[in-house]
Amino acid sequence: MTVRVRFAPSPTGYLHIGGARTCLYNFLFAKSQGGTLILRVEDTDLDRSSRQFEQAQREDLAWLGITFDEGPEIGGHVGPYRQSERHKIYEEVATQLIANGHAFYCFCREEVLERKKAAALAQNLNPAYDGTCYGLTAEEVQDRLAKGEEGVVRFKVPDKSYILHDLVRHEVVFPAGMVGDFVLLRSNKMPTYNFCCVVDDIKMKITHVIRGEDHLNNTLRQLMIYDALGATPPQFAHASLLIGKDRQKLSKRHGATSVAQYREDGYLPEALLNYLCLLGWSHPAEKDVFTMSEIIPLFGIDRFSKSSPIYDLEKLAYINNQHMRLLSVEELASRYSAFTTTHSMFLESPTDWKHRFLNLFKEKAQTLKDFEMYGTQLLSLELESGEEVDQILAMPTTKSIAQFLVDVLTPVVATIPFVTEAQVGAWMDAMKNTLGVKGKPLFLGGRLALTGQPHGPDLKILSSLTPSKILLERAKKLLQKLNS
RNA sequence: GCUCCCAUCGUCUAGCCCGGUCUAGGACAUCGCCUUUUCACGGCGGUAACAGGGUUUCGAAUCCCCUUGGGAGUACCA
Repeated sequence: MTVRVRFAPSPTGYLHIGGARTCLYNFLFAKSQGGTLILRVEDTDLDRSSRQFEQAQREDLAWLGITFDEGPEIGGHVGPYRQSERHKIYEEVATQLIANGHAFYCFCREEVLERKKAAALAQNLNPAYDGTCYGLTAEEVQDRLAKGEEGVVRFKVPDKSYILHDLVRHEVVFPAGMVGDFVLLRSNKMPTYNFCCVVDDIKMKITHVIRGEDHLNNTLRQLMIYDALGATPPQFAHASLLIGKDRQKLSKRHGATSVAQYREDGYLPEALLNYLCLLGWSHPAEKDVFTMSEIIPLFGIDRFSKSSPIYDLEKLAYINNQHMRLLSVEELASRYSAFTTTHSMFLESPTDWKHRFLNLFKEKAQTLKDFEMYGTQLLSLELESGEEVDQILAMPTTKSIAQFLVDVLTPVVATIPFVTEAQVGAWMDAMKNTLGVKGKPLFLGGRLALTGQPHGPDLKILSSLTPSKILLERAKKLLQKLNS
């Protein structure tokens, strides 16, 4: 039997980091088994769902590099893949369930139900539907419906216990009496989650359901429906849930939770995937930087962890940096070009400059956005302040270094937009010889004069990437400061 | 309240199923040293955990029970 799994998001918001992780696990499982991955849009909540969100989520998924074999816009032989377009199917199944006594029409008013529930809770009893509408005949139902009365279809919960054989949790026993008769079809004829989920998983021939632990309890209801329908349930795997630093459900309070935000912040999709994958699954060789294609043959549900990881992205920056280094400089240049809109110097520079710039900073940059910061620094005329700068300022040789650099740069800026590494090297040598400066005072003074900063990457390369005009300005500025 | 799930360094985790090889391993973060005429990268090293109690056993991080703590569900949301 070929594996068929699905990712079933609700288009009620942007793609959430938790959803992306669930989707990734389904993707990896499908790929590792040579199976099929289906995208199913769960848009039965008409008020909260929108096509805009559906579209946005699909774009985020595409950015991540997760591809589907079947879905809306892709097609497939068990469609349609939007639940709102499948309501006929659900109605048919509901009718069938009513016919064989597994479901019934209910006309109880919401406020009456609320009151009964509150009363049960007050007595520490489990609130369950009390069976008021059990006795309604088919004629009575037709009659009330014809008169325009609003009714729902409820599932008649059997009084027995169920056992779930979960791939992650192993044997989970749900005792009888855990839930009351729940709604299958709302008064607007739209199905509820547990109902359409089961119907679709059967009709779409899903073999494995990999989802968050928040659905563990729902599985009981779903098991009951499979039972009533005489269908064999798929294999279930309930992965741990991502939680925030305060151990609460992940929300906006914990920082960026949408995939789109990470894209904007300059994270690489492969790094995000890598990090997300590690939150709840472990590499058999304990490797922690890897690509998805590399782990597909190793992926398995048996390495899922049961406990909920705290989503705290300490490690994401590290992984992102590692993935940026893994990229060829050509590839990095193309990614960064697509990313930045503000770093015009980069976009307008020749390829050679781009590559040298990226190579110089990629060891340190944690996100693509960091390159923008380095780009800004490259053109900054500001002289940094601080203790270390003061120390360099206090060196008696710094002034002559600044003077030397001003003298040597002034005649060339008009004709040479960028100096070479060799030129900078030659000037340093010249200063050593003519000024008699050497060692730390020379290098520190030179760095401050040329970059305005006490620290930074290789001075010669850095200088060769900086417009010579800027270099001169900085040297002049330092000289002025020392003269005043 | 009731039901279900979970519990190893600050964080992600390995080990747990098939008790001894665990004075509990790795990674991130952190600290120190080396390297680098700066910073970073890199290398080396350090600090740091089996929630508590009890059972079984010659022996428990590993099996069982209880307690505690956390999470989820208890909707005409998904």
